[in-house]
Amino acid sequence: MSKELTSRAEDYSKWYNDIVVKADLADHSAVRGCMVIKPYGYGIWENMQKTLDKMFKETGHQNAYFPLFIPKSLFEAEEKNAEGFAKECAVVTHYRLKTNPNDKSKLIVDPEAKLEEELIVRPTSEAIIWNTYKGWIQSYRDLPILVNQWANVVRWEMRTRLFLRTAEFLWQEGHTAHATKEEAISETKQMLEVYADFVENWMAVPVVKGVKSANERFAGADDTYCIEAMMQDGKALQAGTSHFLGQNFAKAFDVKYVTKDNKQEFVWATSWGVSTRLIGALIMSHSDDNGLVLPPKLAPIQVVIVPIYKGDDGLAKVSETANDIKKKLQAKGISVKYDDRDSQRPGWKFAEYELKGVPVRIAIGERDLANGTVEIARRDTLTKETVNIEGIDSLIENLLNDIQLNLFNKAKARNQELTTTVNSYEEFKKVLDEKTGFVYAHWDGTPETEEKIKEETKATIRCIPLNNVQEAGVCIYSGKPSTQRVLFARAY
RNA sequence: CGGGGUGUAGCGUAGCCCGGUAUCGCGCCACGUUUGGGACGUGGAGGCCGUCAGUUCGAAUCUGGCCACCCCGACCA
Repeated sequence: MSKELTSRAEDYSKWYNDIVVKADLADHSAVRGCMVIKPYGYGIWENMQKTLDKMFKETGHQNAYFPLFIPKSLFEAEEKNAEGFAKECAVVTHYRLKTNPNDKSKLIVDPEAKLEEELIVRPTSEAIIWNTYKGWIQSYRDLPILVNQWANVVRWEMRTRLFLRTAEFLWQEGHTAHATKEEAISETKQMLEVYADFVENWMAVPVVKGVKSANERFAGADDTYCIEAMMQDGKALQAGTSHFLGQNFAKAFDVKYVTKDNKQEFVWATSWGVSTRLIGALIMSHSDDNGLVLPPKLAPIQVVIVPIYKGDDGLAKVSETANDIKKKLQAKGISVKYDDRDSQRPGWKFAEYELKGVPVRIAIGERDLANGTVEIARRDTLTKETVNIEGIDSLIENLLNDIQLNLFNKAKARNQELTTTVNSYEEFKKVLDEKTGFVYAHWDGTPETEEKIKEETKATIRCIPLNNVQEAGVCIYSGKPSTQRVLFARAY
């Protein structure tokens, strides 16, 4: 069969790639490093967007849209931010093509059409947004500004992987402006909680919430909060970040407001984002050697109904019951597909929807019609049972909740299994090589030590967990005193 | 960008060493029989062999450049 997947044991990376392509989520495009997100994959993204957008609005945010292009002079205003992103920027230098005089069938860049100032294709939008905010903010009465945008950004990555790292990706970026430091920090933390809530309760992926070390901090931020997820192979994946930007952008773009007692103050900022990378996290958290496994809350199709019949009359009879069940489920807000195509046989459909990760499959045959039953199969456990049609809507509703919970619990158990506390550098290296996963270890807090450990082991500090236990210890690398353990892992 | 690998029909491949216009399976189209875990039969369509150049009477095959993808590094959400 051409649709057979590479197994995880055989080649984990290939398995991941196979799933993306064979489950019809996305494909490589004609453009280096850029992917085509296909309808089924985009359906997952739409569900993510819908949920996150609602959460953002419930926490007081509004959507807006800013330009794709950022004039170079604006881009370079915040020095650290500019420096951090400079080496992966796409740059627009001309605004016109013309026919090649030597070959009429070809176009060349018109040298006459050089831009006065280069335009940077946004790798992130702080610069253009803070330049805009300058005009929006005069008084404390204009604050806070709580804005989000859904957009695409471009980061010219050396090496790309479908969903996990593409040169162009879709994301949302929230950019807020506040009168006080406390309020901005509280916003930063609030959005981290929103992300954690979404990733754990919708994606069914457990996360560790924490703060990045200085080395791993967003360019231009005073603090970067993050959620770190663990993939099946024990590697970490940064699933979302929320930055406290201090007054860095306000100072770079001269954004001040007048306080109640008529003083000029710089504005405090945050930014936060998650991207289509989350789809990669979803795949690598739950899927198996049979294909994708989707959490019911984000599955484009939650239930598929497959008819089993002989002849047109048989199909008509089965369809009546199938459509009836479909209506009942839809009334409960469940998304249902009734696949009555005659061009594929039932066995083919079973395999296909398994590969695509549809959480629940209902099979109805003429045998069932006689008994008043259907066969229900769940994707997460690959188990089947025959149940009465009576009350099927509630049963499926509960089953979807069960699957959602089961996926989370399985991932949670794996996380715990693959989380180790170590006390020596030897042990640290051994765990990383032999067991993989998250490793908690004492660290002296210096960037130098972090850098050395990274060089020698490829493991980075994923975060300093929030509400971390404070305990005296010694750094596994330098032997210097340490007050807490931090989370290390090899990461995507 | 450095190291390694791969590129032949929609997909997976044989052929390449030893140059003579491409093999097989799946998929696709038509018709018929089928339909409770990826059906079967018969007939059919589809490939300037990644791309550009060179060697040659002749290149999938030999030589070189380029491009894309995969793996390992550096970078990163």
